[in-house]
Amino acid sequence: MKKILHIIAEAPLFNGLGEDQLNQIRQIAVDKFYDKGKTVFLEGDDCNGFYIVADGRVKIYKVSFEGKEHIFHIYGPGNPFGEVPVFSGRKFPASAQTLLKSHLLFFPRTAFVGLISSNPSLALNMLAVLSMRLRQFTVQIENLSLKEVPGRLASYLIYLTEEQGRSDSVTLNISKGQLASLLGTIPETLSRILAKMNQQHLIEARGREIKILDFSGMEDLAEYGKLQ
Amino acid sequence: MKKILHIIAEAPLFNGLGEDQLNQIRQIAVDKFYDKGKTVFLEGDDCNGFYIVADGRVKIYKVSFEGKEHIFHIYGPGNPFGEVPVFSGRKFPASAQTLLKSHLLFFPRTAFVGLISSNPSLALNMLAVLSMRLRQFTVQIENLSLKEVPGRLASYLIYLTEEQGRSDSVTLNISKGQLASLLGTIPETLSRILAKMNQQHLIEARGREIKILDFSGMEDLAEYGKLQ
DNA sequence: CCAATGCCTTGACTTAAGTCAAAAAAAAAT
DNA sequence: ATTTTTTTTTGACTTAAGTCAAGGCATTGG
Repeated sequence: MKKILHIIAEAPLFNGLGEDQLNQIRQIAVDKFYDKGKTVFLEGDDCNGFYIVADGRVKIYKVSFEGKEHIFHIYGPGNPFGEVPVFSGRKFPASAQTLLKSHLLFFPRTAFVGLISSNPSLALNMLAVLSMRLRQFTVQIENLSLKEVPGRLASYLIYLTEEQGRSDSVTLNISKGQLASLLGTIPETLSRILAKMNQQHLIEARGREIKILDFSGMEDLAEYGKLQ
Repeated sequence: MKKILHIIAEAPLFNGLGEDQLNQIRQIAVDKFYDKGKTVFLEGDDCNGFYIVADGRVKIYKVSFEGKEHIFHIYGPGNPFGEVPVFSGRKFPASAQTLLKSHLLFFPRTAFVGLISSNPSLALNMLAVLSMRLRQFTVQIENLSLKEVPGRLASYLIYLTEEQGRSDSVTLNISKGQLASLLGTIPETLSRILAKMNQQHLIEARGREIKILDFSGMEDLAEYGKLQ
């Protein structure tokens, strides 16, 4: 377990803040530990604060009436989640569950709002974080409404290469079933599309290891393409 | 043309601020006038500030590679737009165009950021606005990924009854083609679904006037239903 | 080593929604 | 009022992706 202060200092949300401010933030942070598969909060729960992942992994998801689950996001170390209702003053719009044994930092709402009020640079950081998140949402909406599943998958794989800093291969850090949900589809469809991409020598998938054979082909697909 | 100060005071973004603060905000607001169908900014443009609609209507949209347009939002008087890159410090993620002759207030970025830094309550308001917007995006993503077109249409019509404060009828304030785009579909599909809803006596559509005959039926549809 | 469980893939089929084309209706312009 | 243009609707067809069901593969535990 890393030192709390260290985790806080590393989080993008608190980037560029001075030592005093970081210490103040540390004062109000509460450690929470969860086993794998535990619920952090459920859609509709009252929001008393937000979280930052110190260690582990958390999924944000919604379940439709028929029981179909859609994963909105998967957050890892350094990422905040559940911040939205802190400021809009309502209930959580989605549920959160750990995918791994996780260590979370909890920031109680009133204390954090107080901190922001007396701390313009923290407020600006928070605004930047929310704005960035809005930008991601824009991309997600664009993908869902403008692209078909192969395009969304290609986008995601390209995004993963960037995130993992590798040029021609990626390792999925979630199951394919979860990936399907994240892309707004079902495991069967994802499986078929991966098989097709293999056939056309765009990728070479072996379990969770995916080698990208034709990067520019994948970029085309991500931008406007269909799989023949 | 309404007085600028009045428009500012009415905007949710500046809700609850004192007179001094409102005056400060007024100082930095710049009037801009646009005819119908004019571009306010394009996706990828550098962001020097954000806008509030004083009068008229603006659509936020993206165009896919094949030229398919998807409308993300339509904003009317009092709504801010283009605030995201002000804080994330990048370019506009989508384009904006007027749907009507419009009067916009422009808030230059640096001046506004300065105002926020010295104004905790303005910062909190801005955080609330962005949070609310994130919540709307969550709903939109949920709709796109979990619901079919009839469900999305039902949701939208219910939302409109609330917005227009009428219990059993709504007036579309955009063309059906634009509505289709807003729902992530095409005019033909929308037309067919409206026809089906008519057949089943859920609604009675006459041009842009839509009477809701079976409100609870529509709610069912919005939540989990399919149209037979 | 083999059973058992969970995850992934494949096949056959259905269905929602998109495409293309044309007609009808409504709105705008002359 | 009557063209002209735009928007909306309808029809026939295609296609992407979902459902259901079964089988394969791999990992874990007895």
